[in-house]
Amino acid sequence: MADQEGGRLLTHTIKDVAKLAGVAPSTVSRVIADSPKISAKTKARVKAVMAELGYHPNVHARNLVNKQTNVIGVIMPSVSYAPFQNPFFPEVLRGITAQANEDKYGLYLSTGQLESDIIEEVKEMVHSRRVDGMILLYSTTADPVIPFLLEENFPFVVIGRPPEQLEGVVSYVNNDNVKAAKMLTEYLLLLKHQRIGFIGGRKDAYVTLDHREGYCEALTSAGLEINEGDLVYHDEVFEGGEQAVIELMAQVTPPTAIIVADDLMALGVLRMLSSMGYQVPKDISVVSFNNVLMSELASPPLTTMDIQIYELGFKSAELLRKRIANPDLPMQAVKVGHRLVRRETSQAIERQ
Amino acid sequence: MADQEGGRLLTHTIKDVAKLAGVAPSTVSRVIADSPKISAKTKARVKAVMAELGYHPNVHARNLVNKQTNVIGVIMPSVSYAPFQNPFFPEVLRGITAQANEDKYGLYLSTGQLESDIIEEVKEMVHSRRVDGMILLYSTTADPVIPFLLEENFPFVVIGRPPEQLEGVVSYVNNDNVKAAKMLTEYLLLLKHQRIGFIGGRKDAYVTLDHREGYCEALTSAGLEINEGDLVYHDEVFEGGEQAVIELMAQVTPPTAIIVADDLMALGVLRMLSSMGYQVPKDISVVSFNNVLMSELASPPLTTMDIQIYELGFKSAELLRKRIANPDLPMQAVKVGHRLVRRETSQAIERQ
DNA sequence: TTGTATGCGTTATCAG
DNA sequence: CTGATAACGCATACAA
Repeated sequence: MADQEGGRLLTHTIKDVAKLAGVAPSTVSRVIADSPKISAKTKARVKAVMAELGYHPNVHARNLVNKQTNVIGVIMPSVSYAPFQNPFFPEVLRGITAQANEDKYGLYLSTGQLESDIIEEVKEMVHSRRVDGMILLYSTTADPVIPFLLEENFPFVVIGRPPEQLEGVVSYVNNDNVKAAKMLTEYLLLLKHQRIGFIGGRKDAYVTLDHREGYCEALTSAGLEINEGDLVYHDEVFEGGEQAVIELMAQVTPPTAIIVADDLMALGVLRMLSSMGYQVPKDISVVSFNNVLMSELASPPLTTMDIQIYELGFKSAELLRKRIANPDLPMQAVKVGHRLVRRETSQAIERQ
Repeated sequence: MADQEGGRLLTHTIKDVAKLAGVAPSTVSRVIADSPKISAKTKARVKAVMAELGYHPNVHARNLVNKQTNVIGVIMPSVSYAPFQNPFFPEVLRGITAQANEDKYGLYLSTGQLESDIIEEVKEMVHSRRVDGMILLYSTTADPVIPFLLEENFPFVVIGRPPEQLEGVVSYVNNDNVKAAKMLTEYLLLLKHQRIGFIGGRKDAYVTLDHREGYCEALTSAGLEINEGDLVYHDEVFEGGEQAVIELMAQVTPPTAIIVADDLMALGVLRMLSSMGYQVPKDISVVSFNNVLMSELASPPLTTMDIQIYELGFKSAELLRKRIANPDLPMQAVKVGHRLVRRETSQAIERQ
């Protein structure tokens, strides 16, 4: 009955409890599962012993026989996305955490630094049955993860959207990024801006493609033509914004407004513009996406498109839970709304 | 040999591999462990079969017999700390992730929202042997988690510092927050500031207590007396900064400089000051701690104390790994350096 | 160098 | 209502 060895506490097993309570191990197991076929009396006795021993079931033994873990995997994008610099990720994690906690689900975080690490990690998670399902925190065009998970018929949800050819097969939670970008563009158009710059993120991210599409739609509908020089793309979150400004403003007639993929990037834009002597919003308007806390704290505070990041996380966990419970459920797509948060970086054009 | 059932892929076991390779299961197991007593020939053959089948060992079976998981638990502070709003946490997670990835360790994230949830979650993690060790991302005075882990003799590392009475028993990674705060105060003193406000975070957090101590030390050494009205504390990250300014500046003779617990809070301070018509740094200097990315993007960019958050995370994971490998190791404390990053929110006092 | 047998802590099936 | 007992998938001591 030694329960310490080398100072290391040995956990009790179901057998210890059984012995002490004078019942069979299977009975203890039933008590844990709160089986209705156990008399209240034995239940009470066993529970008392469990408490006395500080007994907790070993998760690995349990997972082994149950073939499920009650853990969901969260796949972060590779570091090249700067996932830990951009407040998007903490916020989406917050939503996932909240829902997971409600469902008594645990969270297993991917640690892969490179793109190549990530697919390997995902494979390991799936094959070794480490998690019951996953949430992908990104969506890009050439990503190998989605096809793999599909082939394995493993429950997963992507935040963002899957490639067109997989539309209707992959469950996801997303904003209508096309519409959001269109709205943002139209807003600037209504402020009489005619030349609008567009700073996108990674070219292989679907958000970027969708933003671009919305931007173009709005311009076309307004009878304006798209000036290729007005569209630039940058990977790096903050520095990218700074670089982009140079490219945009170096044109013979520079834009009077800029749409930026991300709030953080917009801060870079603001800073570079200010260093060039431009005043925002007097000389040039700047609007962006995401509405993270920081956008309110910027100076001037950013006009930005709120995309309900927390909801994105919360709903994805919710959707995943459903799919784990019923893996043969048809694909589902959840839309999360957006809304323009007007602050102080946008204004109507003044000069004629 | 059906490997699909209800559309759900069944993972292969060590036996499948054994059969297909024409060896015993134990041999396969040895190949996985890369045992030296297996001939290169069989090793190759078995490995080929593993690859062909896409075999990965079932982690639960393995954890069950090995009594270890290769997973470390990361305990976030309760939401009242706004862990997901403050860039400190993503950054420390980045460090942990990098080191964990190197060591082939997985990360299990706590999801508890309330303080009371958290201790329960920790107990479950320990008793059910879900993780091999943990990292606590916070340290407060009345926290029940540390005593519990100590009693269980469970490997853990805290980022921050343990209570005094547990000093020498608990391993931790921390900055010298007293010194850092003292240095920051002395810097302002050298800039001829005589009245320095202090905005601390949660009163039960050791960082706050240490900051306060350093602040007082510096003032006392300079022969100045401590004006209780100059010290205020706030929990909420951003709004707290705004509130604090009111309290500080409402004094008959307000301070000419302010030390703020956190960059994010400092943004709130800047904003409130600006709305009151104060110019930073001309009218009042503002300095803070952490040097998160955002502090550079603020306007004006913040003078702040860099505390190497990434290192804090990285080293804690490193230390934990050691302690897991050798649980009887005497307690260790790792210090991480700090350095003042001078930007544009601090300047010498002008008027006499 | 490889195979056989047993146990890790649970759950579930079958008797009783 | 409760008790044996056989899996779950792997690792290891012991044989060969």
